[in-house]
Amino acid sequence: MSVTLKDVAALAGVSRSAVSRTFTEGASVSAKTRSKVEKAAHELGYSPNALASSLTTGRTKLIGLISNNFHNPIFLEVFDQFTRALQERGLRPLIVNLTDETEPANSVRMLRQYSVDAAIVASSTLPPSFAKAFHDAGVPVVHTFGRSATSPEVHVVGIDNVECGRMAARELLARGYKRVGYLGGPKNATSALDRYRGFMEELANHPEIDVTHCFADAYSFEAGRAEMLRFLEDTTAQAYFCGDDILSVGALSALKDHGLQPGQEIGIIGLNDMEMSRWESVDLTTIHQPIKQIITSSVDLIEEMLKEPQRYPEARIFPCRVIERGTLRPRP
Amino acid sequence: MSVTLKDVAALAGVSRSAVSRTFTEGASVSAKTRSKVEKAAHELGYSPNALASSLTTGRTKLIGLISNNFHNPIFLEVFDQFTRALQERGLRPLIVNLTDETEPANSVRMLRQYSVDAAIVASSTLPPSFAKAFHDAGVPVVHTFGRSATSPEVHVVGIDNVECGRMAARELLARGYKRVGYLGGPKNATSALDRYRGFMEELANHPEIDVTHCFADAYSFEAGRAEMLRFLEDTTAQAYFCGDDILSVGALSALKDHGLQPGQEIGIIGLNDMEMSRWESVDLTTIHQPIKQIITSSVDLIEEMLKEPQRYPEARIFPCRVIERGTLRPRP
DNA sequence: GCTCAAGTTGCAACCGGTTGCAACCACAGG
DNA sequence: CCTGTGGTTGCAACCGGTTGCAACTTGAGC
Repeated sequence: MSVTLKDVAALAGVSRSAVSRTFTEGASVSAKTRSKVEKAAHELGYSPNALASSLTTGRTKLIGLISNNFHNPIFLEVFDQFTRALQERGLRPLIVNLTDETEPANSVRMLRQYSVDAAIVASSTLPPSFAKAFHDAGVPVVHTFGRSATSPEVHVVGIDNVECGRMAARELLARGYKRVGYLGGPKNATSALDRYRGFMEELANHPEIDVTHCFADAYSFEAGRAEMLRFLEDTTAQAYFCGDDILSVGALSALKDHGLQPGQEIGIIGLNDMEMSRWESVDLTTIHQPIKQIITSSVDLIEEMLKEPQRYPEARIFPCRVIERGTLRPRP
Repeated sequence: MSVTLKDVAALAGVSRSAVSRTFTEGASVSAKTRSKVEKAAHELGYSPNALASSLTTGRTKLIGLISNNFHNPIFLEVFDQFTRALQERGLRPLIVNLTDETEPANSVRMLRQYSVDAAIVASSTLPPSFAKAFHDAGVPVVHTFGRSATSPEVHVVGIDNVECGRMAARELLARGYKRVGYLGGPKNATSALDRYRGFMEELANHPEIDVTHCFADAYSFEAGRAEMLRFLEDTTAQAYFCGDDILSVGALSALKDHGLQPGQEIGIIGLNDMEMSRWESVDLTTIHQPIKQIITSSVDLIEEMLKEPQRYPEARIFPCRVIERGTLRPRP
């Protein structure tokens, strides 16, 4: 059926080892043999079987990419960046969709069956135990968008969510809002909790400010909309920090229902700066999370771990900044 | 490092074959041996190496999932559905992001290196030659969202795009629009061409109707917006069929810029019925494409091809229907 | 022409499994 | 007690590669 080492060796009139060596970096082959082999390989349309070689080398170049977030548009950007960054380095993403899975053991077993070289947990709504399960099973792992404080044993790449909460609070204060609210993601997401903490900490210095908060069921449009509708029934905040752009977009939709003009009557600041936030019809003031840098750095880290498996764990934290658009009133 | 057959065999006091057989469906092992092996395997935390076994069985359960569409939110739904459908059947998606790739040969080679059991080309903007390249290389392939007419040798799952174009035209006619336009996807997408053809064919029966058209650069918000802005400069159509919801959303944004009220002053009908189209702030009248059925069927077909590789190619076409929302004026 | 080091090559064992085959076993039927 | 049968088991070869090792080739230096 498919062309193997043996076929090429036969055609080129050399041993199987010689063929193998011409296809492995830095092996000792003479120019003459190499060219004979390359000619034969080309003639037969041979390409080495990566899986078979993984048996002896222990390297598959397969990277498990684990996520559960398929309802937040930012994740289309995340998948795009991850798949491209991995491909550029000759690595292959093996996707695991954890939407209806809560047990780390299953994913770990599955990815070990396929001998992935490493795993990337790309979600802030998966508990630290997920990344830790891979680490404990001896699989190099990076938790992208994770929280470093509670995962000292694994590599974490992302942002300082507490600081982002503070940043949002400062931004609302600077614009003179007196009654503010936090509309966060699900309570099981470390990002939602940390952003909440930062927001509250900063406002604790300003006891004159009135604060409310809530946590949505998910990082999704519907959840953001539902919570904002609830707020609008009895709360009188003038501005909200929504813990994610997709929640913000849901919230904006709720405001529209109530005939409220974002920016003018009610302020909204999001977090992520997803593509959609730039759309004129959304025009969301938001905190930019440097997705591209985070992902490139995650993949760099993966590569380095492959070279040095016992690498001491680190957290790579990237700064965020406010992007001014139309959903907050201007600074005085 | 990791636990192998041999370790389990040694602990259980049986041969390696016995261990292998307890883990393969339908092999002949006595209840006694099986329980001994299972006990030992559990004790050591053994799980078989899928890649090693693929060497002899020729099955990896790896499925190449190839796409280039990472700027259309519908693809988040597509990836979600695909990854789940594959997982449910014990198959593993190996993603290939073709955003900056135009040469099929590379992807084919790559996926053959990983011995994928089959490939799914999930895009209407990739040329038929992509799917064909896999077919020619002996890799079972399904072109989801493909066009059956120009790909008789590969399996295609999707919708009848020509009929959708007609459907859109009929819908605009039924609502009494006299000047209409088609705002399609990129010209290299079979879907964009076929929808165009159907739209025009239907309108050819109504010479009194004034028709314009254009093709956007991509299936993206920006492209849809840009084309609609261009239309608004000199065209006076009353309603547009946008060949995709994301183009529609871009177009809606352009209308808003010009102070035009969709539904009232200018009609828009999309195609896909993505999640966002249901949002109150979008509220897009659109043609529903049954994504879930298409994907489930694609994966079913993949499974059947694995059983019967020489299966005669077929096209599975699912009917679409108009979803009435707020961007077309009501039927009289 | 001889020596020797460096570079090249093939053999054979191995990676972690699967599987055809023949030997073996227990047991039912005569 | 013998025979035949069907189920179970282990051996050994194989899947498509890699790699340590020893043997070989080559060519420079004297």
